[in-house]
Amino acid sequence: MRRSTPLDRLLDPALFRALGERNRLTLLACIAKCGRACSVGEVAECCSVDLSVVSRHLAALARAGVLDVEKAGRVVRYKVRYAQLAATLRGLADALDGCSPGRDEAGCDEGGCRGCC
Amino acid sequence: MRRSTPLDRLLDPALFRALGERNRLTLLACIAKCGRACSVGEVAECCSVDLSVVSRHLAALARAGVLDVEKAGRVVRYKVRYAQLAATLRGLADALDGCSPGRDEAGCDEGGCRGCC
DNA sequence: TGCGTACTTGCGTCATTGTGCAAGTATTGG
DNA sequence: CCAATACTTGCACAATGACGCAAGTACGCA
Repeated sequence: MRRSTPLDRLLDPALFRALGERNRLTLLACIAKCGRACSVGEVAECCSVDLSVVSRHLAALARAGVLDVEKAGRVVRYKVRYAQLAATLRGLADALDGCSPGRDEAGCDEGGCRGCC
Repeated sequence: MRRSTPLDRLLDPALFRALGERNRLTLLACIAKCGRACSVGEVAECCSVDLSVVSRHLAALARAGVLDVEKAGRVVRYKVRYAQLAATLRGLADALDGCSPGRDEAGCDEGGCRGCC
């Protein structure tokens, strides 16, 4: 049994699922471009869905580690975890390059994928 | 109306939705670690689902631009588009860093997100 | 030409998820 | 203390998607 590679560690379905919905991406882009923490009501103007839906989307993005939440009184503000997200994406890019052929490190046995997965 | 930023261009729901499923990620990791083009039957041994499911997953990943497909006789081989995928991920990381505060470029109006989204 | 291999596609099923509405909770201001 | 603001949560519903099975297609080989 082969130990888990950086690639396996970074390929998290939950993260991508969180990013795999148009309205969620719109909300994320909105907050990202604001460059500051945004309240739920504020960011809700980005997309034309019910406020409750926005609330759920933002909570989902926070659960996935994409956003940070901070509560101040009755206002809930979400902000992008720029550093973490960027690091994850770059780490993934690096892991992929590390697998790329040319700088061969020999993939799996030629006989099929029996060895490598 | 604000023109579309690199961030908007790179935040593609279709790509993330393709990556947002465990079996698809397993298949992707398998092919990536092999470092070569893998046939459908080969890579099907990675996860315990029907071959038809694997076929559909690989086709979906190809549609999302993650894999390249090449047919040789009756064998269909998929390989990872390392360069494109890594470039997309790094571009996204860069776009995020570009939005990050500190190196302020002034987000949107303080009044809310009316201006920026 | 017929058979086996290597997928792909159609179809039905079941689970998940995105959505709006309505009701609930928490906090602030008068 | 009451009302308004700012969310959150429960619920029902529709749409999507993952899955297995069975049938279909495409290709190579004897």
